Amino acid sequence: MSMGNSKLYKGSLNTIILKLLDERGKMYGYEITQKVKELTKGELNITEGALYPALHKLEAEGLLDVEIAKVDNRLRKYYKLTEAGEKETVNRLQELEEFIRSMQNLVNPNWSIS
Amino acid sequence: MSMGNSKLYKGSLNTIILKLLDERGKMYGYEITQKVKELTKGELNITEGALYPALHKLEAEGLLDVEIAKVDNRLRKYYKLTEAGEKETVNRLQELEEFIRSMQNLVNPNWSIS
DNA sequence: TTTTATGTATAAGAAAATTATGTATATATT
DNA sequence: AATATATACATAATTTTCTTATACATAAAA
Repeated sequence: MSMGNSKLYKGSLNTIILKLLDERGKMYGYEITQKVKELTKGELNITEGALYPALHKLEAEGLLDVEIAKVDNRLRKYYKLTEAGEKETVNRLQELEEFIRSMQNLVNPNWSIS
Repeated sequence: MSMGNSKLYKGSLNTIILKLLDERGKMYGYEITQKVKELTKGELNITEGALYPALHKLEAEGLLDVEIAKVDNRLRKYYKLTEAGEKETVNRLQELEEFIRSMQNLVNPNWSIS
């Protein structure tokens, strides 16, 4: 299965991360897992084994910047979008939205989006 | 990343196949690829390398039955849902719909579904 | 005092796709 | 007539992305 140019339906985690960072400025890993759980009412649980490698990869690709902080003696790594990251977020979000619409059309053509 | 009980967002191909067969009674592999392409306006292209193994697996799981036909001297394998397949389709579709709603909430909370 | 929550990280394995082939016939194009 | 494209199925090799398990460490709650 493929979507236009991308392995999107698989890599939606990356897009979710980018979208949240775009919305909220900066977040740390654990915060992202909790926010996603909250926004999806527990439906979607990001595992650490998926999250941290994804963050590291996005950073290596130059889409994220890191900033280390110490809060209550515990380590936090705040991530935020770079300029390249902001541009890429627009593209990936668009692709993800198209994917979602396609899935809707397949699964339930009666749904309408407004 | 996980969704409730399932590896769904990954396995959406299986659900798409089940849904189409549920709707249309019986279909053969190539027909499925073309139908999905049509329904998604070219957005979603199922590759043979993904499709045929998926069909074989669904058959092995007892969710599909096969019927071989020869049309214009060319082979066709028509697949249709078994009884177990029909039951399973209901569950998987429900899970996929929930997944789509969650993704919508994440990506675009302003969308409403009716 | 032990469990739960917070916080990051990585290695091993599984799942599901892509890409690249292979076989074969029918139809359309040059 | 020759070649390319569409139809039709299939599988092996590889890649991507996830889950599961483990590891370390501090704070708060039971």
